[in-house]
Amino acid sequence: MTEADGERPRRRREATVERLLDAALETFAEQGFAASSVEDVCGRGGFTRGAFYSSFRSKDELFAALMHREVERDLARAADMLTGLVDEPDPVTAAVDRGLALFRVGRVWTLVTTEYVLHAARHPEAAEVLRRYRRQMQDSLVELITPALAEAGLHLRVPAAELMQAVFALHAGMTVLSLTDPAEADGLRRDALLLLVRGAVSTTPDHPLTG
Amino acid sequence: MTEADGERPRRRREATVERLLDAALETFAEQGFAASSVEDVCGRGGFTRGAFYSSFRSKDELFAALMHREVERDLARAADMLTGLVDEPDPVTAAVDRGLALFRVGRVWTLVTTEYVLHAARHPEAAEVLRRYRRQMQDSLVELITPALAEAGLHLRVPAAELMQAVFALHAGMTVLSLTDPAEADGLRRDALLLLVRGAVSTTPDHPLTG
DNA sequence: TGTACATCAGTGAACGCGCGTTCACTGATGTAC
DNA sequence: TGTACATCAGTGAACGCGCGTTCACTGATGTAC
Repeated sequence: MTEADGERPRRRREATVERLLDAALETFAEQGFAASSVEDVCGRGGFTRGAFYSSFRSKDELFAALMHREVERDLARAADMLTGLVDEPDPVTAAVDRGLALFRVGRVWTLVTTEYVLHAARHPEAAEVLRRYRRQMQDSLVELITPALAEAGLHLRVPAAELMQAVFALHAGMTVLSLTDPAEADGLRRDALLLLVRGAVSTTPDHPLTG
Repeated sequence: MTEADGERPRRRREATVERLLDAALETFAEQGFAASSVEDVCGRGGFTRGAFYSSFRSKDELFAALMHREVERDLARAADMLTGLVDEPDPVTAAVDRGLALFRVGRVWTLVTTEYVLHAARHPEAAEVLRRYRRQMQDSLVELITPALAEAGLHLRVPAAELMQAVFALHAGMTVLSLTDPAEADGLRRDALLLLVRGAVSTTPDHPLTG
């Protein structure tokens, strides 16, 4: 046992995996998971199929690895967003806007997650990744809005966790909507979330929550 | 030109098409569109592949025909639901409950529509079916809630159409959620919709809207 | 009612293609002395 | 610094399979007289 203790330098491996995951993300978004061949992904990444099978056991495993990476990134972003809620004239609206910024709304990500939801509906082990993602995002949202409400002297008619489940669901619905009707989804996003939050606070303050 | 004017009796054709569509619905739900072979669908319906190709030009056309049939059925149900809103002690809650009953929440339908959304995201001509469905369902919801609000002496902060877009999106989100976390989705469905509607009405009446 | 013919729904074998996966290999990178 | 060897990342040909689609056909149903 020398210094690195069995951990021989993996050199390019990690970079290759990253490039393959990047390529998979774009390819799956463009063509869908089932319609994307392993060769499509490898070609986009600049590899042959052999390279792929020396890093992944199967196409399914690639999808799992991709989602794992993206979900971790998103959760890290969510954790960052919680720091330092400055005093705002309207802390609730400010919290909602920060919550909005938390959600990824790009078409690529929307397509790939939606596909993964369908995949997870048929592969129970995959569903766990999504449940973890949701739970943690919802927790972040709770931590975002709770102090904002306190500061504004408001309280909720329902547990904050339940409201944030609803917020998450509403956002998910608008995301799916955006795939076939982006104009309607864009016009709705902020106002709909504000309506929902407003419906949950027990005293309506005087400042307008909607534009 | 005899009496039927070129319209020779189509006899079993229609019945065959119906059976193939029934089989497609179940097969697509179980395995997904891409993973369902034409033979899987035909086998379930009790036909060979040749029968399929004498009624449909391609697998894509089958999907389109299936969605067309299902959407028409759903819209007809929605139209039926509008008749006779009896006087209720709480007309708003009653309207929300009728709206809830309007939505199909079964797993089979959820899987197939979600798949079709992804399909439509990549095949623009397919997206039109979904937009029409949404528009008409939303219109039905507007017609459902507008008299209920009037009767209760309430009015909305936002156009009813916008609120119903949000209701539809929220429902869609909970539907997608139900694929990987049915328990959470079931617990949320009614309460979340009521929160959203409550957030949109400008005067909060005395009777409780949530259980 | 009976016969001859036309139409139609559905059969099932065949085609060609592209896919996921495997594997024997090569050239580059790192290690030992 | 130089040589001999080991390890590793990535190559690319090959395999076998299942798919979507086509097509020549058959048997059942309907029509004409």
